[in-house]
Parts: sequence; structure tokens; C-alpha cells
Amino acid sequence: MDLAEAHIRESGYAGFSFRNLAAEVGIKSASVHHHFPTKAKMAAAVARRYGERFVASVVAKPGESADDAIAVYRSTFRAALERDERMCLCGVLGAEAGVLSPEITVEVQSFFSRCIEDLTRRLGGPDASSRAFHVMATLEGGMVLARAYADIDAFDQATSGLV
Amino acid sequence: MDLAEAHIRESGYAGFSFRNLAAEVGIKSASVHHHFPTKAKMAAAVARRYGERFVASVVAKPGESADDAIAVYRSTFRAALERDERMCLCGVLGAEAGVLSPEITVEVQSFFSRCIEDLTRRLGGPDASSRAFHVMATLEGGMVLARAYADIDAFDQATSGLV
DNA sequence: GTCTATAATTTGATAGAC
DNA sequence: GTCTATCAAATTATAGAC
Repeated sequence: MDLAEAHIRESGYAGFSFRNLAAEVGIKSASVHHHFPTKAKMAAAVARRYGERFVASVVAKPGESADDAIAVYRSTFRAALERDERMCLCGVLGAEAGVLSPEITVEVQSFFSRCIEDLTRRLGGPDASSRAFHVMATLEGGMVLARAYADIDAFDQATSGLV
Repeated sequence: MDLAEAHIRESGYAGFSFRNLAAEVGIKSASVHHHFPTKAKMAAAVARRYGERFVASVVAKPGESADDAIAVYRSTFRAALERDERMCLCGVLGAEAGVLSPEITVEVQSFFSRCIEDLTRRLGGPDASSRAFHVMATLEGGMVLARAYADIDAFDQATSGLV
């Protein structure tokens, strides 16, 4: 699952294959099928685990102000982008959502919904929901730019003015 | 090229094949190879054409204020998102940039650079460049959210507060 | 410009032994 | 849980005729 996650974040749903993963682990593709019946089910499991992990990570950093909320999300995404040189798993899968099976897209939607709901709560105020959408969009788009330029500075420039 | 563009915008680089395109046009895949020697070269040509077309479209709408500049880009992306139910070609390819051949990524970078330079010029002021990165990131991310939710309202919420 | 034919590879998935 | 073996299909790409 670690390897599948890395491959998806690197190059999308088509970026991993059972044979490829198996070879990297040192087993055969049939053995991977023992754990995950189909590729779609594995991607869905990877997306679910990614969401759980991310939400747990941001919830662990409460913060008090709206600025804190933005900083928590920004620094969490930035750290992953810097460490792995890869963008958000659900950002990649979201961009490809057109042909992904529903079991995958439901996990992607769940990820975004939980982030946006948490952000909305933290931001507060009348238009907190729209601001939460705005923050998530800017962070995801900032990661796209950083990947396109292969330069994390693009992420920093895109997200430094977030309010 | 129209079909290849549609497929990439729907599901990424892996979303089209020469056989698939050929079948949809009513010819054979070998005939497609007559026009484009490799899949990567075709994707690069599609990305280049997409960039030329987009830049020509926004340049045709000058505007006077910074608000005008944002509105031009926002409405151009939104119209394409609403008409085709597909996001920006270079947004999809940017997210997958990890494994795309350099001839493709150079076109994607060129697209973003031209947009950001044009936006920087229009926005003006001391931090115009960072604001241009911010606007592009929010628009690209807004399209990702709209695709993930299959709902253009996510784009509207994410981008309505752009300044 | 388009075709037939084909090569070489990869893919997702299954059956059944150990 | 892992293996061997295999299938059916799809993929990128090329050679050469028309």
C-alpha cells in the first residue's frame, strides 16, 4: 500500500500495476491479488488510508485562530510535498475522477469533505464554507504548480497569501 | 487532436491510446502514427495547441483592473469546465508530471508561465507575481474539486472570493 | 494517407498446487 | 500467503503494400 500510494501520487491511477508492486516487494502479482481482489479496490483502500492518516494528522494540531487553521493545512501539505516530492493523492485522483470507479471517487470525495468541514469549523464566520473551499483549492492547485515546475517555490508563492 | 485533448482532460495521459483515437475517427492506429511518431509527441502537440488557444482566448479579453484580470481567467476556465465537464489539460498533466516525458512537461510549464506572466502584468503592484501564482493555483485546484465532486458549484465556491 | 500484419511488451485477473 | 502457469486483452510501435 505504501508503494501503491507513492506511485499514484507520482503519476496517477495508471502509475502502478500489480506486477510492478509485487516486483518491488519481492513477491508475485498473484500474491498481491490475494490481498486486494481488484486494482480499483486496492486504490480505494489506499485512498481511504491516506484520508484517515491525513485527517488524524491535522486534527492532532488544533490551533486557535483562522490563521492557525490555514497554517496547519498548508504546512501539512507542504511537508509531504517537500519530503516525498509528490503531491496530494486525492488531488491526483480528483483530476482523473472522470474514469475512476465509484469505489475510488467516493473515498476522494470523503477526503475533501472531511477537510473542508474541518476547515469550515476552524475558520468560522458567515462565509467559512466558501473560504474552506478556497483554501483547499489553492493548496491542491499549488501542489499541481509545484509538480509542473518541479519546484516547491511555486507552492510557496501560490499559498503564501492565503487568508 | 481534439479527441486526444478530450481524453487527457477526462482521465490523464494514460486516458488515450492510438488505437482508441483511430477507432473514434474511423481509421487505423497505424494511420495515426503517420501524423504523430510517438504518443509523447502527440501529447506534447496537444498541450502546445491547448496553450496557444487558451492564451489567445484570454489575450482577446484585455480588461482594465486587477478584478477584470481575475474575472477573465476565472470565466474562461469556468466556461470550459461547464461546457466540456472536463478540467484544464495542463492541470491534469501537471499533476502527473512525475513520469511524463520532458517534451510534454516543457509545454505544460510554458502554459503556466505564460498565464502567470500575463496575470502578473495585469494585476500590477509589488506582489503581483505571487498573486498570479495564487490565482492560477486556486483556479486549477477549484477545477480539481469540481471534478472530484462532479459539481461545478465546488469551483464557484472555491474561486468566488479570489482577489 | 491509409491500409494489413505483426512484433514485443504489459496489463488485470484466475485456477490450482504447496 | 505465496507460488507457477496461464489467459485474454490492450498497448506502443514498425515494416511494407496500395
